[in-house]
Amino acid sequence: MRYTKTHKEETRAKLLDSSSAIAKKGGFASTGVDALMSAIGLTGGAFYSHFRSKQELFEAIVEQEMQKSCDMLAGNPDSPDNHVAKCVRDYLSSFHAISPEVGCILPTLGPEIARADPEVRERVERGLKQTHQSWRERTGDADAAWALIAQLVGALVVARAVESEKTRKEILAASRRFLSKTIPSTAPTKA
Amino acid sequence: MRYTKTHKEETRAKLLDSSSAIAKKGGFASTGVDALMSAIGLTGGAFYSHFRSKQELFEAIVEQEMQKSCDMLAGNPDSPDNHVAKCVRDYLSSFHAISPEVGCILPTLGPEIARADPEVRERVERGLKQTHQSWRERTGDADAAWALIAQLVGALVVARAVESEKTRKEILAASRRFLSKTIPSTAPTKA
DNA sequence: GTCTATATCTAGATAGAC
DNA sequence: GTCTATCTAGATATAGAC
Repeated sequence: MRYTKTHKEETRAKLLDSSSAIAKKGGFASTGVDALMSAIGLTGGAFYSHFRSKQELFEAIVEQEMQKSCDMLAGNPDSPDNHVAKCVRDYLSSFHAISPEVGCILPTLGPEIARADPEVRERVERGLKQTHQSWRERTGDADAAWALIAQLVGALVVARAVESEKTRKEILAASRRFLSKTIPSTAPTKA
Repeated sequence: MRYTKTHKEETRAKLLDSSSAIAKKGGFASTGVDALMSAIGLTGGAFYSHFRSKQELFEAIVEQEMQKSCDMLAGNPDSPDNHVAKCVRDYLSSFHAISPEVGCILPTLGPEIARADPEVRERVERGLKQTHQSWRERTGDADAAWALIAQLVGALVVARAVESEKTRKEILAASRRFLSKTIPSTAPTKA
């Protein structure tokens, strides 16, 4: 064979990672297949050896991103007590705000997900429920757990929609302080 | 003249309103000029008698939407004490969640605004600061005012990204209860 | 599996008739 | 101001050579 056994899955993985980043930065609908492929050094025609359509790639991106983000946010039973606080600090950081390509999928592709097929939204719902369940236990408050998720996503959407760095930082900082005050388990610790 | 004096501005206003709704529902980049024009009974070519480019229409949409939403949310000195509470109730309603075409621009076009020109984001920043200033005075807490804005936008983005109506309502209700508890001036009143 | 070439369609924008 | 026709560019997707 002209290609090794693992070549296809390696290429697919590279395409998935690269496309996720590009879509989170510039939007999914507004980026063409040619651009996604040339980003990994291939031409447009080869795309269809990996995905039957661009839509199928979108589903794969959402699947992978939700998997990654929600596993990270939900943590596991061994995660320390300040797990939620660390998530909040990282999520509401200036770095996250100016680096959509390596960040959470919801603040950048949320609206495109809202317009997507039910299966896509079901995958998102599952991931959100996983995170909610974990944070509900860690914060001891089911309402606060949902509000915390909304706060993180909303603060990022708003922070990215303003022009000045000053205002952006102000929004993120205000959001962090508000959460520290209202949901004790989100407050920074020394560790 | 073949057209009345006010014809042009009436057409422009109709185009702006119609396009706002279509863009908030289906995204701006993913909707063509022809579709926007045929929605008001005209053909694509006539578009350029009103805007020099599609980009210019986007700027006009953001301008109009921020004007409208922020005036409504900020209120005025005559607005009642429960003004913020009413805003929260309406914003976090199921109706708003399932009706993006008549709702706030930020949860649906926020990411497209984040990728737009600085002038667009400056307009958004001005509107957000207007609302923040008003809510800062009404809630008595500058951090809470920013967090409230983020909470509203985020709850809508998240609620729209899930598939089941049950989860959507749960997210909105949790957000409302959390705000009532943590920012007293957002709590429902009898009036 | 990837390439080039191509088919088909739609996009944003312009030109000229009415 | 609006229409039809058209230009140019880009999109998704397919076909066949290597």
